[in-house]
Amino acid sequence: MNHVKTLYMAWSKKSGERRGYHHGNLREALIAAALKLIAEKGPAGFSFAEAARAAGVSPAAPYRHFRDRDALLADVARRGFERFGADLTRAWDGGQPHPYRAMENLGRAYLAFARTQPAYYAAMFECQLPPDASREFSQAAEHAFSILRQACEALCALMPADQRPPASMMSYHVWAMTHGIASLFARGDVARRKLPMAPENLLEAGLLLYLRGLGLEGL
Amino acid sequence: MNHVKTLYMAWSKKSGERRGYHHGNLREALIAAALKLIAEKGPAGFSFAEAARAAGVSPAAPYRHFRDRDALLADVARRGFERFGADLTRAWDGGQPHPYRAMENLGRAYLAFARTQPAYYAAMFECQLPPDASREFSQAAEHAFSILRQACEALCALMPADQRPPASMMSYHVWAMTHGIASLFARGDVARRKLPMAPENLLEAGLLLYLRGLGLEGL
DNA sequence: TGTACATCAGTGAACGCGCGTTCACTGATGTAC
DNA sequence: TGTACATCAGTGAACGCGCGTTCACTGATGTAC
Repeated sequence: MNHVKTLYMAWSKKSGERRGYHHGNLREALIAAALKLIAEKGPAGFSFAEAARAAGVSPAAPYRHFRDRDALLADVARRGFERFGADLTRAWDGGQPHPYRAMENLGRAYLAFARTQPAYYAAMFECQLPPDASREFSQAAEHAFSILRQACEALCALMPADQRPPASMMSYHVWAMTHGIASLFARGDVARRKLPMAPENLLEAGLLLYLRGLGLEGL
Repeated sequence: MNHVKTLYMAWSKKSGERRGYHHGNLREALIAAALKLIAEKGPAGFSFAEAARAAGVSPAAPYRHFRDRDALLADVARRGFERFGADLTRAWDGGQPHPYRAMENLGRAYLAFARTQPAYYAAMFECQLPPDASREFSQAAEHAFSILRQACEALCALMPADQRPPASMMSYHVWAMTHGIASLFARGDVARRKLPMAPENLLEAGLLLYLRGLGLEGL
C-alpha cells in the first residue's frame, strides 16, 4: 500500500471528509462507539447495531471484526484492563520516590480511572463477564492486580523481616478498600454516591490507618 | 372479601392449582420473576415481557402494578436495600455480645448478602440507578449504611474520648473495604473472583488491622 | 512499470424475533343499599 | 340477606421498533508476475 496515500487518507478522515468504501479503522471506531454508548446508558444500553451506526457503517460491517456483540464487549473490557494496568504501572513508577508515596499515587490512579473512564470501569467490573472469560482477559486483569501486589511487597520490604505481614493478604486488602471507594464514591457515572470529602483523601487516610495497623509506621 | 376464601385461594396457589382470572399476588410474583431473571442473566437480561410470562400473565398485566420496566427494577433495588438493612440490623444485634464481635457479624452479613442474593446486590449497586433515584430508594440505602455508622460509633465509644477517630470517616472505610471484598470476591454470580482464602477471613483480618491502626487494641 | 487477480472489508436488503406499550375489553371482587 | 353496581386486575390482539444475524454482492487494496 502506498504509504503517502495512507497518511493522506488518515488526514482526510480527521478533517471529516467523506470516507470511501473502506472505513480504514473500523475496529477502533467500534470500540470507541461502544465506550461512548456504555458511558451514556450503561453496559446494558449498548447495541451492536447502534455502534455500527455511530461508526457510519452498515449493521453487517462489525461482523468482519467481532464474532458477536459479546465479543466486542469482552474486547472493551480487556482493553480496559490493559489501560488500567498501564495507568497503575505509571503511577507506581517503580516505587519512586518512596514506596509509601508511590502507593498513594497508585490509589489515586485507581480512583482516577474509575472517574475518567466509567465505561471501561463498568465493562471491566460490572458486566457479569466471568473473570476467566478468555485468556487475554484474565491475563490483563491479573497483570493490573500484580502491580498492587508488587507495591505491597515493596512496602513489606521496609519492615524487619520477622515482622512482615504476608504481602499477598495485604494486596487483597488494599485492592478491596481501593475498589470499594472507587465503586461507591469515585466512579464517573450516575451511580456515584455522595461523600463529604474527596475520595482521594478518604483512601489516603484508610491506607495510612491500615498500614499503621500492620506496624508500618514512620511514613 | 371472604377471609376463609382468601386463605383457600392462597392454598390453591401453593398447591399449583389453576388460578382464576385474577392472579392474586402479581406484584410479588413479578418481583420474584425479576430476581430470578437477574440472577440468571444479569440486570441487562431482564425484560418486562419475560417477567410477565414467568408469572403466567399476559404482557399487559404488569402495567397494572408498575409504570414501566425501570419502575419494577427500581422497586427491586429498593426492596433489596430494605432486606439488606434488616439483615445488617439483625447481625449487629445492638452491639451484642461485644461491639467488635458484632462488627465482625455485620461484615459477615454483608458478604452473605452479596453471596446469597446476587440479583438484589446487582440491582442495588450495579444497575446504573442513581442513588437519589427516588425518596424511598435513597432512604432505604441510607438506612442500611446507618447501621454501619452506628457500629462504628459504638466501637469508637470504647476508646478514650480524646483518642476517638471520627466515626463518620471510619464508617466509610469499613463500608468501602467490606463492599470491595463483597463485590470482588464474595458475590454469588459469575463475576466473582477467585481468592486463596475465605472472603470472611480476609475481611476479618482487614477490619482487625484497620482498627488496630486506629488505636483500637485489645479486642 | 503495468496488469491480472486474490483477498479483504465493506454494502444493503432481508429475516424472524422479542420487546415495550396501547387499547378496548371482561371477569371477579367487594360494597352500598 | 340479596342485589346492583363501581372498581379493580386481568385479557389478548395489535402496533411499530430496533435488534442480531445472514447472505450474496461489490469495490478497494495489495501483490505476483
